[in-house]
Order: sequence, then C-alpha cells, then structure tokens
Amino acid sequence: MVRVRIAPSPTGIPHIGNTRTALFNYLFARHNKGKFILRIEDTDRKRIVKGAQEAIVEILDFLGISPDETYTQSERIDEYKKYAKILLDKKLAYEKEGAVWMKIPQDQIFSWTDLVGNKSISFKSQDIEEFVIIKSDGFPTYHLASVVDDHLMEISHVIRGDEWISSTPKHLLLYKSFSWALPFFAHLPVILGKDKKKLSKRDGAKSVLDYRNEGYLRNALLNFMVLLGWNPGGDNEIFSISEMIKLFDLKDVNTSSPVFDIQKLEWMNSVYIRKLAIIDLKKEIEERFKDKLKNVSEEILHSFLVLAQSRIKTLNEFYELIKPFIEKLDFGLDGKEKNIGKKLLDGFLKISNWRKDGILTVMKKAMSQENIRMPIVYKILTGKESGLPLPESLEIVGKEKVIEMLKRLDV
RNA sequence: GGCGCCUUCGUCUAGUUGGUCUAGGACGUUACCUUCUCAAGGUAAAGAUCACGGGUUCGAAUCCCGUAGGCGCUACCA
Repeated sequence: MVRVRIAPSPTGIPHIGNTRTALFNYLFARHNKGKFILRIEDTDRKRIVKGAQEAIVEILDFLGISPDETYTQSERIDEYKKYAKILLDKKLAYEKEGAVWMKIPQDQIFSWTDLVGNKSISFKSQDIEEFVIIKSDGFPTYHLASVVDDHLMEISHVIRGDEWISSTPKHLLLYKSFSWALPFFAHLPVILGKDKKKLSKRDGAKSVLDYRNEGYLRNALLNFMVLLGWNPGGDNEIFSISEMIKLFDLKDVNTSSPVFDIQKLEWMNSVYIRKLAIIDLKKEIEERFKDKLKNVSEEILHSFLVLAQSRIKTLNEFYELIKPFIEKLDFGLDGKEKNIGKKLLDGFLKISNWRKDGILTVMKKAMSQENIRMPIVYKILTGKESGLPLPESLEIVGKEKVIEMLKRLDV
C-alpha cells in the first residue's frame, strides 16, 4: 500500500516550489492507488504564522489535490515523548540542558537508494553531528517527529525537497535505533529563481493563491508545476490532471534543479484560457469582476469574451481590454485627432444598420482621407493604440453609446 | 571550511541498454504569411562543439577518472 505525505510547517504560505512537492506526492499516490496525507508540522511554536495552515489547505483545495488524511503534530506530543524515552532507556540518547540529544554511533555508513535518479547516497557517521530530538520546551524536532510519524502513519515513500538529503542519515539512524523498516526516499531538486539561487519573492516565489488572484487557472498552474522537473518523454507538454496521474513515475523526475520561468507559465495559462468553453470562461470572469460588470449585460459580456479569449494571458487582463468600451474614460485628444474623430462621428451617424462592416467602412474612409493607420483610430476611440477588434467591439457596444462617447470626447 | 547533490540551446526539457544526434520538442526572441490594431494561427530563422580536461572504444551527450562552477546542509528551524 502506497502512502505518501507532505509535511509543511505553518511558518508561512508555501510558495509554488513547495506546492510542486505536494503535487508530485499527490500524483504518486493516485498513480499507485495509494493515500495522500497532509501532516502539519507545527513543532516550532515560535515561528508559527497565523493563517498559514489555512492557506496550505486552501491551496490544496483550489488545485484539487486535497489530502485523504490530515494530522497535526502538536496534538501528538505524547507520542514523540514516548519514543524519545525509549531511546533514552536504550542509552541511544541522553539529556543535556533540558533537551534530549541523539548519540551518533562510531564508524557507520548510512546509505540509501534515492528514487530520484535511482542512485545510492551515503554518509559516514563521523560527518553527522549530534542532534536534538526533544527540545527543552518539550516539543520534538523535525527529525524525531517526522520519523516517528512516518513510521506510525505507515508512510511508504518519503518524497520531499532535496534540502533534506543532508538530514536523511539522521533519520536513517533513528529508524535503525527503533528497528523500524525504512520507507523509500525520493528527494526532489528544488526550484531555482532566474539567478539560479533559491526561489525568492522577486522571481516568482509567490504562492498559488497569489497566482490565482492574478488570474491564473488551476489547470495551467498544475500543468506548469508538473513540468518543472518531470517529463514523461515525448513532445507533449499539455497534460490534464488525469493524464498526469496515469503517466507519473518517479523515474521520470529530473535530478537537476529547474529554473522558474514566469513567461512559460503565462503562455501555459493562455493555452488553458483558450481551451476553455466560453461559458466556463464567463463563469471565471463574472466571479472575478462581479462589481465592475454589474451593468454589463450577459449578451455583451459573452460577445466580448469571444473577442478577448485569444488575447489574454491571465483572467485579470480581460477587464483592461473591455474597459474602454464600458467605462466613461476621459483621455485627451489633440487637435488632429479630434478632427479625425469628427469624421468618424459623422460617418457613424449616417449608418442605419449598425454592423461591423459598415463601421469598418467608415473607419477605412477616414483612414485613407487622413492618411493614417488603424492604431490612430484606436487611440481616438479607446485611448490606446491597440485592443480588441474595433468594428466588432463598437457593434457590441451599440451605436448610441459610441456616438455618446465621441461627443463626450468633444470631437 | 566540512559533507552532500547537480551540470544538454537564455529557460523547461528529449535523449531507456554508446552508433540513424550534422543533438529533437516547447517557452522566449527575430522574420515572413494572415490581417481593421493587438493577439491567436501558419511558416521559417537564430540559438547547445551536450560544464571543462583526460581516458576506454572502430565509435560517447550517453561508460570511467579528474577539475571547475552552481546549489543545499552544517540551529534546542523545518
């Protein structure tokens, strides 16, 4: 029975790198019809951040990778004390200054086969320092708590970030001291920033919640994350969650650290936005801009969505695109622009059947007369030199609104 | 410093046991096509002597050794 776990400490909101570890664990569990467990490691009482635990749960929920079981270490203190006592009784640990320290045996080799890269990693006991297993405040350290819990919770595979490699021999020692069977270990390379240093805030170490707020889709985030350090071979890059589950294998996890590339995430998101049925895109947009779209009819929104779908990389960009058509913007026009605006206004007034073709004809006529190109027309009508297709957009908005807008601009 | 991990286009990567790799795909970049702007779509180009140096071999990105660089750990943090 495969049982895996993620063990975040609620010391902050996990960034996208940590969330990728959760995803890999989830995929491994589902692929092997096993269980995916969340264990909150809140043993460092001083560093606990309020709301962090809730954020962790919210992230998993949003991504659709919620755990099958959840545990909290601070509720299991007696368990850790019990096992520390066993080590004390066996004289494998000793007390010093109110803390319990693990003794390191001499001349031993601690090694395991890591499932990432399928290689053997070993440490000599002389390179391992004595370490605390129960702190003077009575709480266990990560080393003790995670080993005890992994054993008790029957974790079959420990899949975690590779910053834990150096701690693994300590864990091996603990398993050995208790005579417990070892789980398999798989250490994932950590995600790096553009500068090849640890992911920091400025290069995208945001949380999935941040990306959601910026208008990234769940499936795009999932797809992007899974490709950071995993590739099933072949040229396909777009995977649904069920395809990921079907294909996921630790042997296809890379050994080197990937660099986070926001541009690829943006592209991935635009791919998923384009894949969305309009009705689903509409739901996303309506939810996001509830207030701002209050006075926009369903029909108009729908028409704009069709025009905007291939032009946005994030959901948030949608509003910027339709803003010129639904808000009463006041952008200044210079004399020449006003002149052209007047021509457009006159032409528009003469249109009896307000359709894009007729609208375009008026624009073309003005453009050839004034010897200008489309961007100027955009500037006059929207305040920007590019945007959603103009004739279509003006048709959607309606003749009266367009006339009214041009008059407001005092052309 | 010590210990450990890593090293294929700017970035994500393919590369199952050495040979069809004059190293493939994707993002990004550039150009062209399409075109009412911008996107999307289509086509094409530039971009990696596979970190470097030695081996082994008829033949190595793929095997061996060494070097360098990067990263991680080195807390009564996880």
